[in-house]
This record gives sequence, structure tokens and C-alpha cells, in this order.
Amino acid sequence: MDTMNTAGNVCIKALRDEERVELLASARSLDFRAGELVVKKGTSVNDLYLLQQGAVELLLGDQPSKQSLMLLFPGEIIGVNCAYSTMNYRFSAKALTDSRVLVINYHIFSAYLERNSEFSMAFIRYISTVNERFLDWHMKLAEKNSAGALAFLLCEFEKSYGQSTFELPLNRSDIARVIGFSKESVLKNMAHLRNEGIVESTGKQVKILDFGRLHDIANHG
Amino acid sequence: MDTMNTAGNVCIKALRDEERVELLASARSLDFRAGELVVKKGTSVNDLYLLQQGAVELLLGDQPSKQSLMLLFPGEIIGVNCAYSTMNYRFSAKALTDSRVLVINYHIFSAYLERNSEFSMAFIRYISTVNERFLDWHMKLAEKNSAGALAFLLCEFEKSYGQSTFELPLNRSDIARVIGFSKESVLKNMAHLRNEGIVESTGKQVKILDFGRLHDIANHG
DNA sequence: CGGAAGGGGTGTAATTTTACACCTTCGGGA
DNA sequence: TCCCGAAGGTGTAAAATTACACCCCTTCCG
Repeated sequence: MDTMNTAGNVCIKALRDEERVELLASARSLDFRAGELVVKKGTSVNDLYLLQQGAVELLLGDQPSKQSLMLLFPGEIIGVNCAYSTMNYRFSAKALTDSRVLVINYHIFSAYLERNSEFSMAFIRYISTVNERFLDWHMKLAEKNSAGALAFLLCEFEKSYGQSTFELPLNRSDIARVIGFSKESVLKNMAHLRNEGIVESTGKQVKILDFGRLHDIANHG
Repeated sequence: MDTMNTAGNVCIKALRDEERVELLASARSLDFRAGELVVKKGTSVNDLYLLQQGAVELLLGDQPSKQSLMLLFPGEIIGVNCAYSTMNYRFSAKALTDSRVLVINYHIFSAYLERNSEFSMAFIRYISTVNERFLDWHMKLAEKNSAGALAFLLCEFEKSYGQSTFELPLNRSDIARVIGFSKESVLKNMAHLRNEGIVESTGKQVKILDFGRLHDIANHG
């Protein structure tokens, strides 16, 4: 959730001015409504998608119970860490909120990678950083029980928004998918947090009342 | 576990002949005994390690209950997908069996990335492929119960060794860490497989007797 | 305006897994 | 040669989580 200095934005800054101008001139923005697919698994990789606004969820499968890979926020290039493995996208990406995406032509982007070594090194560093944050995220979640995982997610959102009252870009089923527990687990744990006076929640609106205890649950779950 | 055409070996083939000769001339092989750390979390990134022989486990933490990231086999560059995120290694790597590693100087390697665009594109593709296989592995495991996860691991090893009798490079605690269940879960499930006549096992020696049923368990766990 | 669908929620029972205790065997080191 | 530690193993109980059933409310569409 920490978008500072590791975003796709930053690696694009490694382009030369004229390259950046050319890339942005050839790019176009697209808007997606909450719930729409931004990227569909199996489609061929013609474009890269830089998220400008909103929140997007990366999903592995296309089954009803799709597995959540990660949440993406403004500045990120969607699915960047696998974009060069095959010619087809191996995951889907769904807009969690209304979102705006900058569509960047893959071939133009690749041409810059081939001829601008500073840019390709910045891109390699960017991919490495995305991987590391992905591993951190999943491994932190993997070692927690359901209460800890939910608390951890709420703490991360509070940190990201920088305030204790915020609107989650996720419904309860989304939360369940992201942290890897059932919807009922999420609902029961959320009820427990409310009953204990740790949070207030009304649908997606969340207010954290006792940050210390939430952190304790997150750390020891 | 599929080492075909996605290994670090293959991306190194993208180097020009004289670059490859120079890289290999400056590299040296190191041997590690089973149980030794090949890479220790926190050490600075001066070298990359190409696994030539044996099996290595990538671990996230340095706690006693370290979390398993992935298993690595000959041809892989250890921890390649995060090697360019920071100046220190963010994970440890432990030799599961006696292993031989080619130690490649990071700065020489990076210099080739900067001046040989064909090589850097091959490297980007290699990292993407490593990421994708990592995601596939973890997401397949994540959706299985303990019986399914153990069966899946055994099936993958059978596929990798190409025969139904093989020696696991893992003891029961290692297996537990890799698939994310307790040691007793692994032991109980292994006993069940033996009692059902699906496998024979003596320590690390495993023989698969009923591949169809093992696959069924792997697929429906 | 009514019905359907989606989302939030609760309760109970079943299943899965861990925790804990303890055992046996084997290999290595003193 | 003996002892200790590591590894493989089993049993029982507790804890965690899911499965399932069902409810209520709100919003949207016909």
C-alpha cells in the first residue's frame, strides 16, 4: 500500500524527456466502473495499464472464486511483474472502485526498454520492488489467523489513507478474497471488532477507535 | 519445478559470446552442505548465485519458523526476482541437499544489463517467468487443504524427476514449511497415503503406487 | 410499485488443523 | 560404547474455520 517512490510513475521518469512526451502522447486514458474488468486473463498483451485513479484488484483465475493476488493503487502498472513472461495476460484485473487507467502501448514501451538502458534498469528495479512488496504482503497475511489478517488489512488502509476514518474500496466478499478467509469469517471478526469497541463500521465506511488494540490483533493474529 | 527454457541459464545465453566467457571466467563455484545457508538475509548484494547442482529453499524470515518462498533447482538464479530492489538481500536461501552454486559478480552482471539490450530484455522476460511460476505455485497451494497440498507436492516432484520412485530433498519439517501446514499434518497425511496404498515412503525415499488417486487428491484437496 | 439481487449479518454444526504430549529409531559425536 | 539430538510417527483435545441455513435491508430494474 506504500505508493511512495516505487510506483510505475517513478520508473517512467527514467525516460528521456522526448521519450516520455512521445509515450504520453501515444497513451490514452480509459475509465472503468467499479466491478468492470480492466484486464481479462487470456487477452494478448498489447498494452500496459498505469493506474491513475481508483483501486484495482489483481486476480489469478477466472473462476467465480477467483484468487486475489494483490490490490493496486494509483501509480502502479497493473500486473507489471508478469507482463513479460508470455504474450497473453495470465491474470485478470478488476476495478474495485471507479477507476482511470493510462493505456500504454506495449511495443513502444518495449522499444524504449531496448534502447534506453537507464530506463530498462529503472524498470528492472521497479519490478524487483513490486515483487518484494508482493512477497511481504502475502507472507505477512499467510502467517496470520483470520482476526489478525483482517486487523492487518485495516491497519494498512489506515496507514495508506493517513487517517482513522476512511472508506474501504472493498465489500466483505472482496475483503474475504484478499485475506484468504470466508466471508462469514470476515463478518464475524468485524462484528467482534465492533463489539470490542475497536472499530466502528457502516458498510465500507470504517473508523478506527482503538488503534493500539487493532495493531496488537494484527501483530499476534 | 519445470526447469525447461525459463532458467537463469537461458537468459545468460542471451549474452554475446565474449561477454559470457568473461562472466564465467570471473565467476567461481562454491559448494554448500545440506542445511547451510547459501544466502543470508541482510547481507549486501555483491553476487548473484546460479544454482548448478542440488536443491535450495528460499526463505523469507530468519525466525526459527521461517516461511518458505519457493524451492529452487539447477539452472535458477537464487532470489532473482527481488535482486534489484534494494542493496541487501531480503530473504535467506538454504541448501536442502549438498549443492553447488556459481557465484556471479553483481556489478559485472549489471554492467551487461546496461550495455546489452538483448540481454536485459531476456533478463526481464526471465524475471517475469519466475514471477509467474511463483504465483502459480503459491496460488495452487493456497487453494488446497493439507492432503491436497501434500499430494500436489509429491506429484510435482514425480513430474520433475520423471519417475515414480525418487528421493525428496525435504524432510517432514521442510515439507511442512513449504506447503504451509504443521509437521504433524504432513505426517498424518503421509500415513494416510501409505495406508491407502497410494504411496510407499521410507524417510525421504518415496515411491508413488497409484498416481491417479494421488492426482485426484491433489486436484480436489 | 414490487420483486429480485446483492450485501451485511448471525447462529449452529461439521470439518480441518493445530497444539500438545509422548514414543521409537537412527546416526553421530564424545 | 553410550548418550543425545534429530527425524518420523501417533493419539487426543482444543481451536480455528468453513459450510450451511437463514435473515434483513437496500437498491435497482422491469
